[in-house]
Amino acid sequence: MTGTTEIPPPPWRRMKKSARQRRPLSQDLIVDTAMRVLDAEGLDALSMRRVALDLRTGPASLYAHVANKDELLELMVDRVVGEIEVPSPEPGRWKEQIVESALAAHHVWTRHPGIARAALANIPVGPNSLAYGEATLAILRAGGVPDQQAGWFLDRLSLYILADAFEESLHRERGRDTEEDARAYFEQIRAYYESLPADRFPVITSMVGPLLAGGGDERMRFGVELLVRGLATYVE
Amino acid sequence: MTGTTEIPPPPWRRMKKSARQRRPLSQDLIVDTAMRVLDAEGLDALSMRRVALDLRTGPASLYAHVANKDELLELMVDRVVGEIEVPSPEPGRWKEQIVESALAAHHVWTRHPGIARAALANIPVGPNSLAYGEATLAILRAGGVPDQQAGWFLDRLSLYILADAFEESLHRERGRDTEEDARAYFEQIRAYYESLPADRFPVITSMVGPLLAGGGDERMRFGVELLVRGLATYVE
DNA sequence: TACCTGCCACGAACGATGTTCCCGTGGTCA
DNA sequence: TGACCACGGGAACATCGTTCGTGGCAGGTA
Repeated sequence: MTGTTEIPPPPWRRMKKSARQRRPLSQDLIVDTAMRVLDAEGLDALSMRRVALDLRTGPASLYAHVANKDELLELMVDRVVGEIEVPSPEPGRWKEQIVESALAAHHVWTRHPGIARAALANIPVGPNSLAYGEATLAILRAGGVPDQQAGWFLDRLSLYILADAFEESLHRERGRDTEEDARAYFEQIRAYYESLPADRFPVITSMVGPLLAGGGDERMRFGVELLVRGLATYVE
Repeated sequence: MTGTTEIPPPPWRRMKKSARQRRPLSQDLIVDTAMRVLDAEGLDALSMRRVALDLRTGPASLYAHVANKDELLELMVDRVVGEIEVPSPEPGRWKEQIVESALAAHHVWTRHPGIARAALANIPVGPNSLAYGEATLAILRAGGVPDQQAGWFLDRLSLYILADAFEESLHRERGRDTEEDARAYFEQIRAYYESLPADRFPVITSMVGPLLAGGGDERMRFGVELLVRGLATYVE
């Protein structure tokens, strides 16, 4: 009203402690918070209680906005897929495009430790998933890949990307994520392989170097290369 | 002693009830029992209490024989790997051999619903895992695959097999394992894809058939074919 | 202005899990 | 016979996902 100014309530009028300094709950806020917990602590640390803690509420509050933990994970998965970008088709270099976009997608999944596990066995129906599928299939079609092979390839590529991202998160959980820890771990494996009886394991003992060479990224890329090269054999 | 015969104890001499009709605990017995629970009810139903129930004991008893649940799972994984057979090398048909043995391995993993998840991120060090690796590498080497590619291929193939087996167990958990349930589910997906706006999803809406064709086994095999054909491009 | 309704928030509680603690029992050995 | 050790297993702890029940608040209506 004219001439009046809004003034804060008197300091003795207590607010519910958890109402202080926080927004009302919503599905988006819950998913946002869950993504932060995931990124900071990994999927195993993600619990309804842990998310509620950051929101300064009780775990039961979340159930007014998400049906259950599985639904929360699905919403998180679609958030992640939304971060994946796929380029427009360049027919002459469809193979390179698939390799590049697969590696980029993998990078997005591994930015959120463990969430790839929640993405397995999901047939793409979320808006972001559909957009990703559409863009990838467009590249394949532009490259001359027969529809049947293109359709199955998309499925197999997604499976591979998610599996590798999930496996990387398992390594991280087991304390093998820093270069130093990974090296120490692999040194143990190398010593073990070299100590195997050569008569029982002649091939393994003679290729310890190749077996342990390279890091996760190189192996990831190699697998994508195999899939793409294999697919190319179906293109006339 | 001569002349005496073994007679059962008098019926009023009570036995501890859970001692009746059961063997003393051991790691092997615990793993055996856990495998039975896994096969009957799946990995999600497998708990220390559930195993103890079948052994007619308390959950705490298991910890005298296994360090924790993770160790139990590792022991189970090695049991499963022990069921996988890999043939001796036939150099002229190394590709067919790899495809066949991959499919056979996959079949073994899917016989034990969900255990593939526990096998992910494990570098092969168990006796059965090593035997499997040795046999597969022997085939690859006999086929002329360069060592570096052979070493990485083994890793990528195992990842793919486990991921698909794990995904199949997720489908089963979600009630999509019978042919009827799977068909109903896929009909929903088909209707959904066909209802998408064709201007936003021109490629998807024009290849619904290929996208949804075939079952899990065909897709699994297609993926192995891609990997093997891709690998063949590295062989001179 | 008072009352009613609906919805959100959230503490308490339930049922389940993995694991540890602690005690009892039986076997072995000196 | 007593001491020691190992196994078995109940009880309990800490944590989890989820439901139940209650309170508070906002909005609508008479």
